[in-house]
Amino acid sequence: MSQYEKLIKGPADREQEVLAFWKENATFQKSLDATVDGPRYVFFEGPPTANGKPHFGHLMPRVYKDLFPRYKTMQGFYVPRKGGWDTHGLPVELEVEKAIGVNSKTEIEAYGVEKFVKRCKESVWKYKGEWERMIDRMGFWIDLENAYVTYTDDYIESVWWELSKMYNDGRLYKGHKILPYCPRCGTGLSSHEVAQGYREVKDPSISVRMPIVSDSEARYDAEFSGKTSLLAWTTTPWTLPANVGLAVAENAIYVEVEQNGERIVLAKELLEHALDGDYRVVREFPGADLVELAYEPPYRLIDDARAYRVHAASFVNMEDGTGIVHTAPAFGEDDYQLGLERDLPFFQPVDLAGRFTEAFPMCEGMFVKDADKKIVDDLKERGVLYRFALYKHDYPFCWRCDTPLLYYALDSWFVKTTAVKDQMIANNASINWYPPHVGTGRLGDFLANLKDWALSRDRYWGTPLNLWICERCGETIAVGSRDELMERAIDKDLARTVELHRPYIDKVDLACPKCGKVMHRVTNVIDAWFDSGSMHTAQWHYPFENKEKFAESFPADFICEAMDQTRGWFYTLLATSTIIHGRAPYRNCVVTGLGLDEEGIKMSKSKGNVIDPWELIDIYGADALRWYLYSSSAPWKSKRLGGDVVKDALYKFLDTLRNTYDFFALYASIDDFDPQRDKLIHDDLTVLDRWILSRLAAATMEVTSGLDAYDVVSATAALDGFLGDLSNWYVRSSRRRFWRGGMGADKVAAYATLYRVLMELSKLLAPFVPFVSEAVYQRLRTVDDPESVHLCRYPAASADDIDSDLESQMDLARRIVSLGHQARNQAQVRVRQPLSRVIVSAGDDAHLASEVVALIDTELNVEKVELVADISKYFNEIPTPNFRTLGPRLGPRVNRAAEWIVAQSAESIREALSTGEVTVNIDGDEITIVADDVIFEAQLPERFVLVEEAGTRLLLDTRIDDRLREIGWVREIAHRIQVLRKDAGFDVTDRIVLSYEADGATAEVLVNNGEAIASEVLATSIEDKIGVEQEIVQEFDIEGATLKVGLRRVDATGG
RNA sequence: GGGUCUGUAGCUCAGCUGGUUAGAGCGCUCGCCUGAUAAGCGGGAGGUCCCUGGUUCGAGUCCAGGCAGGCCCA
Repeated sequence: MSQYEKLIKGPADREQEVLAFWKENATFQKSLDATVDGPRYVFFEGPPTANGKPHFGHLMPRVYKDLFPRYKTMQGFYVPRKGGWDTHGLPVELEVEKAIGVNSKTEIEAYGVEKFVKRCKESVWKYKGEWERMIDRMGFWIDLENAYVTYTDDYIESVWWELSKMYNDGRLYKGHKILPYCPRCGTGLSSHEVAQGYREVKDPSISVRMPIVSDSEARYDAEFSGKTSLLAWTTTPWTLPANVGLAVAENAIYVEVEQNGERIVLAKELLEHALDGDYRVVREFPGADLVELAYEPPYRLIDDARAYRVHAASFVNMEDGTGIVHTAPAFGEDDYQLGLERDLPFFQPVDLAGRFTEAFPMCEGMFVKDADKKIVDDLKERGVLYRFALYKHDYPFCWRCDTPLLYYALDSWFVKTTAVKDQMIANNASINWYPPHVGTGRLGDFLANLKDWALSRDRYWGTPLNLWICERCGETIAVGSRDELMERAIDKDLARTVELHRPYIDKVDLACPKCGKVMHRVTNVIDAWFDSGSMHTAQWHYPFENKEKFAESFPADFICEAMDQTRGWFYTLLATSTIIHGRAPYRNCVVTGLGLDEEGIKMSKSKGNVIDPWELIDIYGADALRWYLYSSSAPWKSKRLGGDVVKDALYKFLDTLRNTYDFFALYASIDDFDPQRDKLIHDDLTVLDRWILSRLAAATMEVTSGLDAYDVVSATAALDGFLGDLSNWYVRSSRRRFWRGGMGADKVAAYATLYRVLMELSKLLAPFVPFVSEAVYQRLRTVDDPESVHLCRYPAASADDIDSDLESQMDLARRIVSLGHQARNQAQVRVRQPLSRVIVSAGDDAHLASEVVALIDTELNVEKVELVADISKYFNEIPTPNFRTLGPRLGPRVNRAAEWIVAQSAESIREALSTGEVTVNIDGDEITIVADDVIFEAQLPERFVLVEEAGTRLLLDTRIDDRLREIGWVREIAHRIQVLRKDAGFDVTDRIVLSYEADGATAEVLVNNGEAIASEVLATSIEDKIGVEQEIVQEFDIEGATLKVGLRRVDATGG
């Protein structure tokens, strides 16, 4: 009786059982072993950092990272999934700084770099256990035992190989640029790092008077009768002490205005924008006239003839400010360039920690951003400040420590990505992006405006930059392997064993091949993005090992990460691969969107609305969470996360699956169905069987074509629709077949069909919801089937397996049933009451096989379904004017039009309107009538109901004669007895003795239909008297007649 | 300011190359069924398809310009 075990209702418990099964049977490994000779499908793992807990942001790409490899594996592809861990970089150092309570590089040095680096190495595994637990529980299959780790010497060696290749090709160079710089971390950031940290802030926007002190050399001769000032503008007051010049647009018109007794010079275009209150324009002149004019800066901190003069510059725009731009070459790319061009003094009053030096005594030791207020107050006090405002703009902050970045002139090593710009653009075009606009838009724009990659970092925990420079002759060597290191090192033993990290590697000196002197390594480490961006090569320790593995595994067929990786991993992979291998490192890239909370607000730590994934997994299960993410919308759309949406996925989809399976399990166990004996025989199949098998084939095609196009939503929609058809129509309409006694051919056909459908469905679902599909499969499979659903071949189907004529017949049948129910509702005739006939018209091509008609009969409980070409002959239609449309258009003439309409026959007016409209001449008046102006009122015969939908019209005859009434009563009585059986707690298979006492009409029905009722309620005999030995007795009122019924079970042993 | 995506029912979303009366699920509501029962089914209400123009016989769909929101970037 319990051959087919029902599914465990709690999803969490059910999934634990499956996890244990996978573990015990090493199912993941078997899935790899089984496909090892198959074609490759290459997946690259974007490595997470385990020094933070896994959260929803990590889950969203990971569900797709699991889906496609599972799918491809089931299609026979070999899909090894090498895990990876990103381990270097600033975030790690910051964690350690926090842990040991230090806050600057000096403090780290004091603490000891070696100790510090050791702590970093430990720290990167802090949440490894959490990650593994999450990955395991979600059913993500990935090989973490052989994961690549970016800090290992092997990994570093591969990265060195790449870097030395770049250096030797002239693609690694030392530059001096203004870089976004984090004063707290003490290192410059590259553009994709800066991209991580933009935030909207309010900063001061000030304009400042810079009085003209002399007109020497400039064409402009200021009148010194009053005070005349240049009005300069800046949004960074703290850079004012470093001011060494002003910039104007040569060709723009500037004006001198008088206001409140003072004279102010600024761009004409910006007058209204920049000045408060009334003013009078004194004169106009071109910007060129101002060039070389000397002025008094807010802080005269240096003594240099080149300082404090006006210059022409192309970057001055007229969109904001005053047209006179404050220039400080130490802070800002434009300023720096102008400084170079005009030989301006380079004045840097700020140290590397972002604090003012003694060069600006007023704020010495103060962090520059904090000094803004003090400087503004000072300017105000001295009357230098013209206007102060706060304005909102996006400003970059350090992506990890959240310190505002400063633009700062720094030395740095760069990767010359601009040299391969065109190639990168071409390689990018070879990638299929999902969605496409990430490739063409977001990444495409970035590539179009490509800057060289600022690679070096003045930090400790990272891949050391493998450049050694001779202390005497400046010869530079990029060491490309440990062998080369040993060969060139002065201390070869040290070079053989040294860990390739700071501070150890810093002790390795080389002998200069040119002059024989000592070469020291530069002190930098590299941007950790270069590490993860090199995984295509370094994960294999290529080219030192695994040459075949690399060849087989490059490029990737598929990668998937969140949108924020566009200028992160997606870019760095592309950049390194283009330079090293000349081609794109991945073919298909699925991009996922943001995780929002239940209110649709972006999840972030600072807002405190981060949802703990475990809360949802523990309650609803991994399948529900996965299904929600797959089915709710395209991967790249942001997703609201919370209990309700996941619960929906569970109830809507997974519970339907469970119920459908449990239905099968209930009856298959009763009948001892054996799939190996009770095979599917095509000739025995009913129309329903053939229909659901056709639907299965169609769904299979939709799912595979969806997944092949990386269109997950279409695939889930197809599965959802199919499961609905299975449960709501196939199972429901087939129930009677399962209730019959014995195991006739039809019953076997029903079991065999449902069995096959459930088996195939479990396979179709396996990549999406691996747990429940495994649970269903395990309960269904025979000893001859693979031991796990994940070791099965993914179903395939072709158009030949689809019977589209049958499917459209069934569509029509379901529409008729739906309309029939609607008609019954209107007429208030319940389904248990049989009706004589229903008449349907549904277009010229509509046809229904008799078997399909029989389904409608049963479902609608009507005796005859008539499909007719023209339904209107069953009733009269009367054309009626639609005053709502006619009235406003015709006004008083409406009545004449109405008279005309009413006078027409339905046929003639239909005919006249068939072309769209008709113009009629009524008493000399031309009136146009359109279809909307006429409503056809059906004149239905008594007790007929007409309903229609989408071209299908249905007429239900609700007349009930004595014969129909009697059949209705039989069903009613049988129904009451069934309920009674249930109330009495009888088992569905129990046989009973039925006793009754009735009068009048009910008695007659029982006498005439005793056998029919008996067989329906499993009664072996009927007694027209209720004895004492009843297990349950009840009296009913059926349409005014009384019926008393008693039931008792036939003793199972006694027969 | 630039790029990009989104805007369709109370909510979450479908609507393919423009084509009858704009759909689904959930929710709401009314009802059915009672041998899937801590299940199943149906009916109904609910929409200026963000706005304004344009192209077209016909626009949710195409074009232009706005508006609002998200993300990315300056």
